[in-house]
Amino acid sequence: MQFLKHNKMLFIYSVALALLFLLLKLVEYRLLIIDHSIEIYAGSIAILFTLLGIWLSRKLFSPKKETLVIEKETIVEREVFVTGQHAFEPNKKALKETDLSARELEVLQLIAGGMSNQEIANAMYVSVNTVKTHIANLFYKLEVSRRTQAVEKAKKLSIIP
Amino acid sequence: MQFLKHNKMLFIYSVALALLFLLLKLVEYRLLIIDHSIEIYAGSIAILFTLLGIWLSRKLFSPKKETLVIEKETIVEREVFVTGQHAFEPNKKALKETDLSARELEVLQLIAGGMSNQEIANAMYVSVNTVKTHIANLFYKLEVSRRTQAVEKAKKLSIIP
DNA sequence: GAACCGATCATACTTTCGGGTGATTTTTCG
DNA sequence: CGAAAAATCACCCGAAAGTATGATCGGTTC
Repeated sequence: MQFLKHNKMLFIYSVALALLFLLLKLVEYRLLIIDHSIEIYAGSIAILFTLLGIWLSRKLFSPKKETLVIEKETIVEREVFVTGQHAFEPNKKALKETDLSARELEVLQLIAGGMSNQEIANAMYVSVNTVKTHIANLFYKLEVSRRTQAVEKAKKLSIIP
Repeated sequence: MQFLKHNKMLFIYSVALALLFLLLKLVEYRLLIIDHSIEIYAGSIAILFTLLGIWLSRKLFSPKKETLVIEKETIVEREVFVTGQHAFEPNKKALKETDLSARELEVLQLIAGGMSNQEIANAMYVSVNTVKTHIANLFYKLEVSRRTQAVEKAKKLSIIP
């Protein structure tokens, strides 16, 4: 009985199928009297089961509406209105917790500015390799693996504007 | 002939159906020799057309699977001295000016969520190549060349939260 | 019914990122 | 001072991102 409990849907489908076959049986005997009506019979079955297939498919696969979870911070207020005008002050507590170094923070800000590694290197007068190292460390500290994620997280933590 | 041109898919389905019937005809003659095998015949048709129905259904209805984006709140401490939190409303004017399509906007949002092209492709049930195309178009429309820049610009234009 | 657009996918190629490892030089601080 | 932390750079490799081009298909529009 445990089976039925956990497979209610399957059970229903099976019963429905069985009923359909029964119905077909009846139709069959009725049609067998008339000779050469097998085509009609086959056609009926075909249409019926095509519809069944469609129904089944929709019933079974339609809830495939993948719920993709995206973490989104709702608190963040964008200072688009001129009235507020307060400058951004970083969340120092969060900043300290991330343990980012000054250089790493700098790189992070430039990443958020949409710059490439090469551009960041030029802007900071260091080599691309150095930039990469900073980025790798910064990723580790922010527990991310992509620059877009890093920017997202940093903004969420109010480390950057 | 015009009909065929504009209903190619329907035509293909019809032809496929016709072919199936033909095949069934062959099977029929083969099975009619053996008496009382009508049940097997009917069963075959049933299974075949159930599958056809499933296939049809998936072919016709599946592409419209929406990716439901759920907002998951994560509490972040922050000194907020702003009037109150207001829900994000996109700048429709800016959005219209950028001329982004629905799909492109979708991709843009997922990019902002820190997802990779592959992840976006999976979430949207399309190939990575398609995602790349969308991204390329979106970059052109936003006049950027990197995803971080795209996110930056989109946020600045209040196209995305 | 032609013309156009959006969505989809492909192939091929280049560039950029990111991971891993190791090394040297400053700076900082107990 | 001397150890620890930060900053600097290099090299390699594979994966991801981005560019360019072209094709099909379906729907809209005039």
